[in-house]
Amino acid sequence: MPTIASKPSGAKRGRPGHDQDSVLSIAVQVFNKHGYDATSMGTLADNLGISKSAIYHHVPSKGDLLDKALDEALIPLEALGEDPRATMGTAAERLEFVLRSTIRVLVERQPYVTLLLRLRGNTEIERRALERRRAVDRRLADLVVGAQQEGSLRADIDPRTTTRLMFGTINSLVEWYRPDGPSTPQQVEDNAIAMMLDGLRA
Amino acid sequence: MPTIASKPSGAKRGRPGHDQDSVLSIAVQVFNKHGYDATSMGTLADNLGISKSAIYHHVPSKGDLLDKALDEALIPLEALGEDPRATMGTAAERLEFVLRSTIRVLVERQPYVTLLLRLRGNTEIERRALERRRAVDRRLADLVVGAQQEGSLRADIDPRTTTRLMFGTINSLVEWYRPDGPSTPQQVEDNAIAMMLDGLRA
DNA sequence: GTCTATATGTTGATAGAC
DNA sequence: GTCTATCAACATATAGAC
Repeated sequence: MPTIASKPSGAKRGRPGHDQDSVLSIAVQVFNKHGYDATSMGTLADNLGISKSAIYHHVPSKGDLLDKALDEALIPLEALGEDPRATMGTAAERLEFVLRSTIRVLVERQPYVTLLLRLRGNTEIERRALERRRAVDRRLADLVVGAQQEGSLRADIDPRTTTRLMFGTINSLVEWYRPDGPSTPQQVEDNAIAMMLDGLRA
Repeated sequence: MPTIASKPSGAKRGRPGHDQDSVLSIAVQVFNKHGYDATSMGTLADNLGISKSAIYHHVPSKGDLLDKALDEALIPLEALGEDPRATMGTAAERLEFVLRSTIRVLVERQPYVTLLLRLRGNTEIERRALERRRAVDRRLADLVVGAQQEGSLRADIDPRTTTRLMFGTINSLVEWYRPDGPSTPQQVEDNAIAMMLDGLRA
């Protein structure tokens, strides 16, 4: 099995020479490749190029690694609610702003958000993260309802379904968007918004 | 932890009295709740109301259980390609037919398709299933390209992105649609198609 | 069709040397 | 910052009785 090659950010001399950030960033890649539960500290060690026990010099536990990774996704998502543009103007304007900035966070922090979106809530750490995610989701759901009541969004689809469809479309970005692919983040953002609001029909 | 209560289809007398189908159907629910890798034969046994070893009376291995479950999703998906309506008429007509019938399969066989869509390709069984899934996906991707060349779909979004956005929207249904919820399958199908083709804007 | 007991490997994590 | 050696817990799966 090929491992994830990547020089640690602060590489010095000897061999790997990892620090906490390089461990975290590689760990998240490996978690996403095989799934968090299917990734053992052994395979993670192989991908880091160090031994299992050396990981514990940088991080106290596998769960803590997950916890730190999820923060990398949740903190920027939670910050979107603080932006004044999310609370001013018509519901339609606020909604489009939040949709676009959510997409931008998903794309910029893709590996971390991927991990978040695949959680099943098996441990206390996962359940805490899922609760924070639900809080973020609720804000967006309220904006959709607002835009629909305001008359900016079609009313022949019920608000819950509208919200779910938008979430589904946006969240699926993490499953296929690659920063090194042919599309720029701006193009993906525009294309997703274009389909959701105006449709694909010519 | 609450277990998944469900009487086996052919319940007779004593206690559980499972057959292969009831084991499979409950197993898939548990797999989806905790993730396949995170589900041990022990937790599965608890949910079935029998002991670990009793499972092996019905099924030769955990991997075989997964294999049978994935067939339940893949066979109907593969069958869509055989339908004459998928190969006749304009590309736009064929595309809408395949989109709608794909949605219907996702909704009807939701637990099995959910399992399929979450695979990471960790074992040979998973990789074989993913290859079959990719073959199904390629057919739909070709239809999108056809419809775009034909002029039925807008040309300002590149075909790969168009395809991905549609897959993302459709596939996300398994994450939130519940047959016992407020929406009928027909409504979900119509709403998803409405957003993708005509957009949510009023 | 189910059970108890058990074989055999893998897991996350620790101890202590270099 | 890394290693080897080790551990208890838990994994999948089997043997054989009822």
